[in-house]
Amino acid sequence: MGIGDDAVEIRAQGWRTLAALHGLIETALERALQTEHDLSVVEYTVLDALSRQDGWHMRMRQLARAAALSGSATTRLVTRLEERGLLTRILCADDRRGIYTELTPAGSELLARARPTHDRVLADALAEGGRTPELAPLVDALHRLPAAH
Amino acid sequence: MGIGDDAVEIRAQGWRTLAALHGLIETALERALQTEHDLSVVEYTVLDALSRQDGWHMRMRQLARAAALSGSATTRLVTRLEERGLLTRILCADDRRGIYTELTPAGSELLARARPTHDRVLADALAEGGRTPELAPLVDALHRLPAAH
DNA sequence: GGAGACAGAGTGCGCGTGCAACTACCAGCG
DNA sequence: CGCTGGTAGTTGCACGCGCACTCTGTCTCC
Repeated sequence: MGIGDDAVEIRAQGWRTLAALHGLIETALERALQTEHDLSVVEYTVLDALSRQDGWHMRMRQLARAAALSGSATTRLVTRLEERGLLTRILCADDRRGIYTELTPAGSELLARARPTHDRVLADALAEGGRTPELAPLVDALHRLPAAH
Repeated sequence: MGIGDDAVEIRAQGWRTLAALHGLIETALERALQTEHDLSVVEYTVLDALSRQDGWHMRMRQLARAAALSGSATTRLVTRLEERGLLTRILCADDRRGIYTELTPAGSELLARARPTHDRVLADALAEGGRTPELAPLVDALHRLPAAH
């Protein structure tokens, strides 16, 4: 085995670790958010992304990338949330192809209620990951990540 | 904002980064494996996990955890792969509830053909992640992960 | 100013997934 | 022995997703 093969194996191992930790966290969040606030993880992610824009709008396309979703999925996701009164579509005046989305007060409120659940479950899931030998190094690295303000 | 709130925000940020990188890699792998070998990422993961057992069997339950899948999804995934002749179900003698799965020669062969694609695309996706400012630190950390042999 | 290329958003469709309910099976205990 | 609690795997069902396609609107170039 040459040095190149080692690099390949390290990448594969890293990817498996990443996927495992991702699955662990996502499953935990999914269950908690679903039962306590009737929200899926992507739905929470979208609401959170919108709130992070702080009063500003977001186009569908940006939302799609923020949630790692396809265009079609984003359309339907926004439709669902709109029907629940959590956000509104706003037609863009200068580019009439574009559609902005904005959080409604009800949306902000639900997000505020869900955030503690999200943060608590995330902390728990990371702690559990930290207790799993093959996941612990990655969890550690995650905590040391430079916080981009 | 206290120090506790900072920790919460760092965790949330880390999770978003993790999810973003995961999505980037998974999408790239999905497309490449699908078009070149008619395999989904989970299917590849299962074949890879089985090959990694090197001649030994794996129970459905273990497979489910290895692929971060539910029990029902694992059943159907194994069924699909079995119908394609890539693996076989083996009834367990000592515990008649259990079912072992094993790679067929055709399965090993397909895996061997798909592995170069997988490794190449993974390397590319990581490289692209490394070029994205908010993802770069995590990609870096991934490379420095202790290789558990 | 009209034609073509392109981007943003929506729709039809097939498919894989999780949850809940179910069956088959093992282990312990009265 | 039968009974109970718990585990392994399978099936019915509803739902969200990606892909391919369409539609509308914008930009560019001649």
